[in-house]
Amino acid sequence: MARARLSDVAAHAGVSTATVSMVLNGVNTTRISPQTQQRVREAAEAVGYKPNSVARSLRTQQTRMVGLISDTIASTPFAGRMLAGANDVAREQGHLVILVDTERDAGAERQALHALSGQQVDAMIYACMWHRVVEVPEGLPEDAVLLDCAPAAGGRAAVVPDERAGGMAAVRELVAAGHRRIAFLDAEERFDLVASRLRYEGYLRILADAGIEPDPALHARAEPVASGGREAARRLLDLPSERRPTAMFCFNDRMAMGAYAAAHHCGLSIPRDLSIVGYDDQQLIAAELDPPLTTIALPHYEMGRWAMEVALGLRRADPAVPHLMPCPIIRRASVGPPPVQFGD
Amino acid sequence: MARARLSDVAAHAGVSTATVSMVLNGVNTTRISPQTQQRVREAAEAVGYKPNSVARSLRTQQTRMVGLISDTIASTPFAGRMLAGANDVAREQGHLVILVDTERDAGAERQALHALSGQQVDAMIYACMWHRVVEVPEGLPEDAVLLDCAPAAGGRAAVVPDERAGGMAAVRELVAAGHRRIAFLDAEERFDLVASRLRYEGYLRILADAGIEPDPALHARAEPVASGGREAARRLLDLPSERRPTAMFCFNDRMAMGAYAAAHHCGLSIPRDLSIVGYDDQQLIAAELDPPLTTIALPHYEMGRWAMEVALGLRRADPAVPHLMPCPIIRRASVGPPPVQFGD
DNA sequence: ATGAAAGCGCTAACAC
DNA sequence: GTGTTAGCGCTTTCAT
Repeated sequence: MARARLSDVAAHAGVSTATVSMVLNGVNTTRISPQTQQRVREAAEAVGYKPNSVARSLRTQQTRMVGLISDTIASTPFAGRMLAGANDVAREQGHLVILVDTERDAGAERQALHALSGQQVDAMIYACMWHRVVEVPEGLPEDAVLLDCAPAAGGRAAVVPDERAGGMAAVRELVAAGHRRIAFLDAEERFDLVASRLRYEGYLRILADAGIEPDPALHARAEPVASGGREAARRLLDLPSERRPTAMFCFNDRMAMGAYAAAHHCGLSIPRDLSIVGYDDQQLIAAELDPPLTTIALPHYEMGRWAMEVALGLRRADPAVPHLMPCPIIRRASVGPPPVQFGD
Repeated sequence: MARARLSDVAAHAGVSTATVSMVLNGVNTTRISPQTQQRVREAAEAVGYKPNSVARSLRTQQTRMVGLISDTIASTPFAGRMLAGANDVAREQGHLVILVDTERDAGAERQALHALSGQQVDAMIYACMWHRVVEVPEGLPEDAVLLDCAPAAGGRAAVVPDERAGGMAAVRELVAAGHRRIAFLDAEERFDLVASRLRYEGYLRILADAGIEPDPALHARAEPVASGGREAARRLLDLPSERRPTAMFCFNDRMAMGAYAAAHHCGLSIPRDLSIVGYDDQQLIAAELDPPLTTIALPHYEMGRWAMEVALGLRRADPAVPHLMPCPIIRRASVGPPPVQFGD
């Protein structure tokens, strides 16, 4: 049996399609008699009417769909939270999201833009799976919003994590616990991570506020993975005891995981002998380390929501400067006071 | 300036819309003179014509969109790989995917189904974020395909990981290395995981094949997280040496991570003193443990592809029984021969 | 080899 | 209060 159309409902109720359309959409509803409305509703129910959004979209020129172009859904476990945030507000607003993954390929990007604009999406979001500065693809609509990336040229609504404040929060936590020799296990420069620069700024800023002279030896760089963290931490732990850090702020949770390993290797206990703060609040990891890791959360869900809210016009954004989303500290059990030492 | 329509191209080229439609779609192209075709193409280019898929969909009754309903995108880092697989084949076929996240809520599920069917999607996929047996939501089209879940009532195209074979591969690896006392660090029964039952079957099967009598004491259960793995492993390692396992197959990589911790705690080195195999090949983790973890990969990407392929009719599926996707073993460095002991 | 015209299913301006 | 009607932009049959 073919799907029931508006005209079928109209026939069944003995009214015109216009009337049916109005009552079913609750439009101009005051001017239609209650009996008729009732009859229409019953008829719709009876024939099992479901509106055809394609036809409606063609007529109204709006599809209630938003396109979400992302560079790579697959490569990071964080992606999901961003999608979830975006999806939730879309649903709250009765919108659907079309997801396109371009895998960072310019051709695919062009094609995606084409497909989405052909699909007449009402709004568009361009998302990166980690904080980047991007050359906005040609053809991206003026009012598209950037998610987890900032436009190289500026002039676009965008949201990124407030990495600097996150770095500050991490180091502030350590300073508050009484630490003075605080290392930063950073990503190597060749990775060219904007997060790295910003978190480092936050680190320096809090040291300065606390009147602590930064020790260049405590700014260790490595590949931002567990093994890198392990090696960097090992080097730091090999320092003569008066220069050895009592706390480490790690660029990410994976490096922190490596730092845990190095500490254990040296027979150090966390947080008794060494305090550690990570970054990312990586799912299924940070909370499961032993002891559970104190870390700074990346606000992926919130950024996803924010982007969708401005995309749908629920919120205004200043296109001059990316919106900075706070990165909350997640306190667990890897921070304690520094160990008591001679000379303290 | 308003978007150019087909009629604009027609006017510009001095032909009818029918002609334009045909040449632009490459249909009946033999019956149109090359000059006209050329003229049409130039006109389209000149006015910047882009087809309106909504209008086309209304006319052709197919949208080239497929709906993907999932229970929760956010809660697992594995989701992305499934989406990526599905997305890739969709794109190869010129389709777009509409993503709806229902968060396991029946109301949201109904609403999603409604929205997608209203949107006239050409196909539908119902995905779970971990292997489950599900009650298929009412109203899910007959030809929807299930991804990472099996229908309680059967009779639907579905794809799930071949957990049993995965368990077999894991244990076979250990047996091949010479182990005889192989523990299984399993999830507790209260979690009611189908993967747990199946992997255990695989474990028993290989033990039997190898003529090893299963020792019930070596089937340890705990919460399937790092701390659970740590405790279970600790218990096992406390066994008298002649009953203590020389190898552990862990329900997942998180438990394996806990087992690593327990081993280190006992001064055991992996794989010299203890071999470990995990499950999941969890991104950003399995490869970063020290030593890198040998594990069984969950074929999320491949399942995503498979589901989309049958959804789009590129492949036939037997609705009588879920398709079992192989879980390949990923060999890294956590398996070695058992330690030499007196009596061996 | 090309054009005219009829819809796809819906909404909304206007008429009565 | 309710109906008529003209499209939204496209594809496709049927004429010519």
